[in-house]
Amino acid sequence: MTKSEIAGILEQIAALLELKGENPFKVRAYTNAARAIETFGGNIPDLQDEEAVAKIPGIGKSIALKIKELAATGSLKYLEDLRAQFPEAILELFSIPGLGAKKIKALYERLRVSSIEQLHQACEAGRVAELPGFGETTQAKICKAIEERTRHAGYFQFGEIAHEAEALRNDLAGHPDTLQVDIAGSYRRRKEIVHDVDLLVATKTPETITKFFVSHSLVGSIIAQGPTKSSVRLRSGVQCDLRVVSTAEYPFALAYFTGNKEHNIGLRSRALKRGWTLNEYRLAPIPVEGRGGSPEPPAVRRRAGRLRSIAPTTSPKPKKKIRPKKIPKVQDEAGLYRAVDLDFIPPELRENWGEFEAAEKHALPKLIEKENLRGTFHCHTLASDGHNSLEEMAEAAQALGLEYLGIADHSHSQIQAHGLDEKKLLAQVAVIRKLNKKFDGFRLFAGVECDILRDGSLDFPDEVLSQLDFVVASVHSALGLSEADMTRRMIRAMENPFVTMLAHPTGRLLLKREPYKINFPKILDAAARIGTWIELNAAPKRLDLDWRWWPMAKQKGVKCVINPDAHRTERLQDLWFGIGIARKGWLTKDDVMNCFPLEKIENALAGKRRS
DNA sequence: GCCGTTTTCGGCCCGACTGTTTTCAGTCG
Repeated sequence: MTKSEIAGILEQIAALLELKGENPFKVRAYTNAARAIETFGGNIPDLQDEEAVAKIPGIGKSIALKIKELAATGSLKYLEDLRAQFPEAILELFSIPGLGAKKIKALYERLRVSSIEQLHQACEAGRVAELPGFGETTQAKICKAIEERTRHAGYFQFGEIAHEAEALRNDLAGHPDTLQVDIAGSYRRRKEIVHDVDLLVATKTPETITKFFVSHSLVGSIIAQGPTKSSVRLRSGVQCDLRVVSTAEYPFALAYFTGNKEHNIGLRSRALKRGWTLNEYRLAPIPVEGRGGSPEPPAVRRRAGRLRSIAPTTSPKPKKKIRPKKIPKVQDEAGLYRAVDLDFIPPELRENWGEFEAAEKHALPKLIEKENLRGTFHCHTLASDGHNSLEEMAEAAQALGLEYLGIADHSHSQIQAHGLDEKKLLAQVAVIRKLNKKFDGFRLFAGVECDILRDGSLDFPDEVLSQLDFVVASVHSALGLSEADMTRRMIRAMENPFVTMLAHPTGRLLLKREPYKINFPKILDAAARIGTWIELNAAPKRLDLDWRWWPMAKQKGVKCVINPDAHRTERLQDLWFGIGIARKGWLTKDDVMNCFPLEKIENALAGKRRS
């Protein structure tokens, strides 16, 4: 059972507990545990070792025992008992915006609604509006949300929405009343999948900016509009939120709307330890309780009352006061991190994935930048399923400032992609050698994207592969092998001395196809032993290898190569997406082979074959 | 259910917006 499967089960438990009306903090504990296990960077060698699992922050003894049961038996009695209390499909109702546990519970208990289909029927019959706490507007919104849901799932590949997001940013930046603007949220963190676009603007005239935003030509409908926050659905289906703040508030808001939830909690708790509270507007001293004779919050009063009734002679133990440190002036995000004694944490790393510990010890890596890339590999041409010629691809690469480009058309098994046979491949090599004589300070490398066959052998014999400058090996067929067979297959391919790099190593297609079943740590061990480079495929539908694996790859000494897998000249620009993911994976320019300048990469390619 | 510079009990991030109700609960991020 994988970490993400376990996380999914913990989330189900949280949702069911919420439906039951359990203690909200217990619900949160399961949600937190799900996040904790999913994002835990380290190896969990044995999920049945409950003591080791309970050491993961956010997972305690009780949940560790449940994980142990899951790992050992594949099922969990606690979950089965919970599930038995509700109909099977009820959890899908959580995917309707505007519906949370309370409303779902009411729908189920009052109307016996337990699926999206039933909910749609109830809305159309007008029964939802009659429930207490619901109304005509809510009913219409639910109905609309269900219809929208069938059009798009609400999640988008980063590359799908980048163009619109940047267009909105640029248009807001061009408004005379805009003082500062950024795209925050998961977009700024360069998550491979985004749910919405979060825009942040600093201005003195919030109303003007909000009006300008909600009436933008890309906007399809307005979801919410208030003085500082508005939400719209773009015509493409993406939800887009705008927050408007003052210049003084901007750095706090930018940090707040960029970090993921756990990162933000981490930042706030660091502020609390210094005697301050942190929100999206400012750092402020923790308010003093009972100031000016004002009463304590009701919850506190109730607890104090109970305590007194048990032990009338003793007053409640006073909280230990933190002497607040002087609050430094914060003018930008770096200033905010400095205030809580951290180095500046780049947006891509704000996932609560070890960045606090590193920033505290001044041990954050200097992340790779777009400008560090000197060339790239794995591009297609008209010879197989690309749309541009060798010359056009070379020209486009030079226009981007690259010093080299590796051509890797498909091998002959890829019939649907017009894979090259031996003769066509060697003819292409000859053309490339000839073209190279014309270039000054630029080189095309002759390669192939060679299919890894079912048994791990390659689609061309060694005598053909040996005539190339590099070989990209990849799996395109027999995707359903068992984990052991797929792992063995890929390692066998990597062991071929002419294979330079392993392309799109998990084969995932974002939002469409899961990764192959594969033991990735074993692949990384093999790559480190053999010296195979692992591709970070920058095509937005892949972004494979996933960023979550790169810290482990790096630790094992595996080298990365960022490739666009471009099938036309424009797609060379996808390298930009690859850089975002590499940064998210904590990689520096020293970890990425195609940051080598031309001469050094020539040596590296030759050296790989000699080894 | 988790956690501990508030340390084995008591707190757990917090503010914006909506809709329904008329002062606030629910949802979201």
